[in-house]
Amino acid sequence: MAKSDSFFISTPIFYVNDAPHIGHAYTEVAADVLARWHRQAGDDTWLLTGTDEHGQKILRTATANGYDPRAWADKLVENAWRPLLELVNISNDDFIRTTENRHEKGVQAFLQQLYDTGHIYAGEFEALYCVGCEEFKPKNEIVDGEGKFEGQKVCAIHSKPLELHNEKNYFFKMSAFGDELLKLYEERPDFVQPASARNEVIAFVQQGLDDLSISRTSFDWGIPIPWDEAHVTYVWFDALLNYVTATGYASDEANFERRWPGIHIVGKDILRFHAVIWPAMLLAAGLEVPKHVFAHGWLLVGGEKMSKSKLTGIAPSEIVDTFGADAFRYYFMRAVSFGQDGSFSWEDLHLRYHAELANGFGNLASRVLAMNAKYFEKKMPAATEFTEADNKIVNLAAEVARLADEKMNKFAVHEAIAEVWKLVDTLNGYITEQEPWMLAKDPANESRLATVLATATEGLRALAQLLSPIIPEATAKLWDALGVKETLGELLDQPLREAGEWGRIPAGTEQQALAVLFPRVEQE
RNA sequence: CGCGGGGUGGAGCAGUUCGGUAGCUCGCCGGGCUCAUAACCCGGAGGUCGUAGGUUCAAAUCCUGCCCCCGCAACCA
Repeated sequence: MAKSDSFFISTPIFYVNDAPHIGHAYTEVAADVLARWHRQAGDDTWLLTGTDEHGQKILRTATANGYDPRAWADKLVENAWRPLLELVNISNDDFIRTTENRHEKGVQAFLQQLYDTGHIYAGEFEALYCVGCEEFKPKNEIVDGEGKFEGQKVCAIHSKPLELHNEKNYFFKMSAFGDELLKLYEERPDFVQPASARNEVIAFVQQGLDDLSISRTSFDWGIPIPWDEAHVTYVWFDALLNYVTATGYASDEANFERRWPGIHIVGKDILRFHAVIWPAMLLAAGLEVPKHVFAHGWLLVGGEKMSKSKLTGIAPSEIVDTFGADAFRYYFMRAVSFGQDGSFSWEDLHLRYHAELANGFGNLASRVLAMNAKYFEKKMPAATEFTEADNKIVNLAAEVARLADEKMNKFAVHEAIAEVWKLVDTLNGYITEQEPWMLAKDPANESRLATVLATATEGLRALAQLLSPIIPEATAKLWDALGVKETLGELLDQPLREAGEWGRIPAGTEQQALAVLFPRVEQE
C-alpha cells in the first residue's frame, strides 16, 4: 500500500491523432489543479499525463500522410501535445508515451503474468468488427444499415458497415470479475465518482461481463504479445497500463510501491474502461485497484457537445491568447461543477474574467498595495490592536483554508474556489468599511491605519497561497510584489493547509510595484 | 420498452442524499465611497422551483404519470 500521503493523479493519455481542444485542456487543468493543491499542501504528489500512440487508426493516418507511425507520433507529440501542456501551465511530473520502452516492457510483463496465471486464453474469434471503434462489436451495438448501407450490419456508433473478422485472439477472462467488481463498488462508494457515474457503471456490470479480446493480428502497430509475436496488444489494454508502467511496475518496485494506487481523472466517455476493465485487469494481476476513478463532464458550446463538424471545437490557444492561461484555468474550474457538464460561452468567460479576476481579485491586490505604497512607503505596516472587524478577517482566512482543503479532497474544485473567493469579496468589503483613506487624513489614526492595511496585506498573502494552484502566474506576481520571498520563501513552498496562519509577513518588508494582474480585455 | 444527464427570478448555476422560511454570480434599479484595473461597498425589484396528480402538519426536495431539451450512436476530454 502506498504511503498515506501519496497522491498520484493521472489524466487520460491522449490519442495522438486528435487535435487538442479545450476539452483536453480542461481535463489537464483539473488534474493539475488537484495535483498542485496536494503538492503544495505537502503530499507526496505525482502528476502523470501522456499519449496513446498505438492502433490501427494511427497506423492508417500515418501511412496516409507518408510517415511511419513512430515518426508520425513523434511529430504530433512535439507539435501538439507538449505545447498544450505548456500553454495552460500543467505541472506534470512525467509524460508517458505508449511507444516508450519502459511502457512496452511493462505491458509485456503484465501480459505474461496474466497468461502464466491462467487469466488469458487463446480463442477463435469470428465477429463483426468496426474499424472506427477498433473492436469487435457486441450485439447491442450492431444495427441494420440504412440508405447506402441498406441490408448491411453497421456500427451503432459510426454508422458504417462492419467487417466480418475471423481471427485467433487472446482473451482476458474479464467475465470472472463481475462479482468482485460489484463488491468493490459496494464497499467503496467513492471508488467511482461522481455518484451518477457510479450508478452507470454498476448497472453496466450487473448486465454481466464478457471476456475481452486483447490481441490483434491484422496489423502490427502495437506491442507484441510476448509469447506469440504474430499478435499485437489491443490498444485499450495497452493504454490503460500506462498508469502503472509509468510508476515503476515491473521495473522499479520501490517507486511503484510509493506511487500506486493512484487516482484517475477521466472524461465520462471513457469511464467504463477505467472503472470496469482496468480494475478487472488489476485484480487479475493481484495489484491494487485505483483509489478513485473520477469522471468529469463535457464542456458544451451553445448547449451542445463541442464538435468539429459543427465548428464549435475551440482551440485552447484562442482563449489563452486573449485572456491568459490563468483565466483559462480559473474560468473552467470555477464555472463548471466538476463532474457535471458545463457550458462555455465567450460572453460568460468575458464576464467572469472581469467581475471575478479583474475587479475582484486583481483590483483588491492593486488597491491594497497602492495604499501601502502611498501611506507606508511601500512597506508592510505593523499591526497593533485588532478590532472585531480585523479578527473576522483572520478567522475567515483560517476557515476558508480549511474548507477549501476539504472540498479539494472531495474533488469539488469549483466549491473550493468559491470558498476562497469569499475571502476576496470579504476583504474588498472590509477595506470599504474601514476606509483607510479616511484614517490617513489624521496622523492620530496611524496605528489603526497600519493595522487595517496589515490585515488586508496578510489577506493577500493568504490568497496568493490558496490560489496559486489555480492561477499560478498571477499569484507569483503578487508574491513578488509582497516582497516576502526572502523571509517566507518561494510561493510554491508555502504550506497550503496553514495558509490561514496570521502575521507571517514581518512588518517593514519592502514591497514591489504590482503589475496589473488581469488587464481588462475589450469586448470584441 | 436501450442507457444517462437536465428542466429553479432576464442569463448561467447551487440547493434535491437526511422534506421545514428559495440561495449565488452576472444583468437591472436606487444609494454610498473615491484607496484601486471607470474598479469597491450597501439596499431593492424580479421566481406558483417543466407539468398533472399523490404522500405529508409541511415538497424544489419523496412517489406516480406526462411534456420538453441534451448526451452516448460524430476524427472529438
